[in-house]
Amino acid sequence: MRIAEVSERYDISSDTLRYYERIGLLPSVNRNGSGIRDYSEIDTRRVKFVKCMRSAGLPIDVLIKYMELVQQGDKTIEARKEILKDQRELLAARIAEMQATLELLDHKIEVYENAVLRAEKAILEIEA
Amino acid sequence: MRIAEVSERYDISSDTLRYYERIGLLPSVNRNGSGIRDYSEIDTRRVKFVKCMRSAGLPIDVLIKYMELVQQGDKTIEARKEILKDQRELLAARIAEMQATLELLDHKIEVYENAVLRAEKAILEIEA
DNA sequence: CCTTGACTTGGAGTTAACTCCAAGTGATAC
DNA sequence: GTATCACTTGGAGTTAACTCCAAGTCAAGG
Repeated sequence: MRIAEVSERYDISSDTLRYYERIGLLPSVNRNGSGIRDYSEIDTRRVKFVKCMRSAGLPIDVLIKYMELVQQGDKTIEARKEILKDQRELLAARIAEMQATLELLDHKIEVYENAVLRAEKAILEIEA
Repeated sequence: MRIAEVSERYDISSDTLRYYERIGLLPSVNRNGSGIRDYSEIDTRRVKFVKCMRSAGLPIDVLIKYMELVQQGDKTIEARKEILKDQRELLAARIAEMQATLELLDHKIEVYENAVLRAEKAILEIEA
């Protein structure tokens, strides 16, 4: 699969895909005879994983480290697990923080709704 | 209250507090005779609000717009409500995305746990 | 054969959000 | 009274993560 199709399928620009490969976040993709990238199914699974992690806010340097360990095979399983556990906890904390902000927003929106309603009621009473 | 105390209380650097004031995210804080900022209780409530919204990832430009509307009084209530509703939806979407990633991480961690357990079991069997 | 269009590279530029710095001021400690 | 310290300003520098660009290659269509 060519870069344009991967880009469209996972909604990541070609520039970003090449950038990820350059910095080692995605391992080198195989090329065809003319040097053009040909993404394998495994490559696309990696793209999907990286996209998912990046969308959740995991930092690139941590993900590079993780992908390096993946390349090194089974002896790095413990280290990889620790990275994922650390990031899992950080992510859970961020979600909790955002959830609290969501509730605050809901509360403020409700206060505004009531303010609008009171204002409308006041206008009706004047008109009546 | 001086900037250092606000900084410590809300865990925002003095530089950031001054930066927020410069770009209009926080309204000008009153100064004492020697030009030093003296944060009022209202000021600190605003700091707390901005800190909360920023931590949840709301962009600065949107928050500046919101704070400008707050300064303009009651006639902007409807507009402010719309901003908060928009941001609420964006935030809810991001939380959902992150929640899905959290679950994926949990799944991967579990897979790694099992891999480690299998490896340990294999070693025990060799030793036995 | 020539044009078109997707691809390639290395490197430069951009964006958001800070973060730091130099030079200066005023109040307090010794 | 002078050293120290937190504060002030305007502006420059940094960081993370892209994003864009110029110049070139290659395959397919007319």
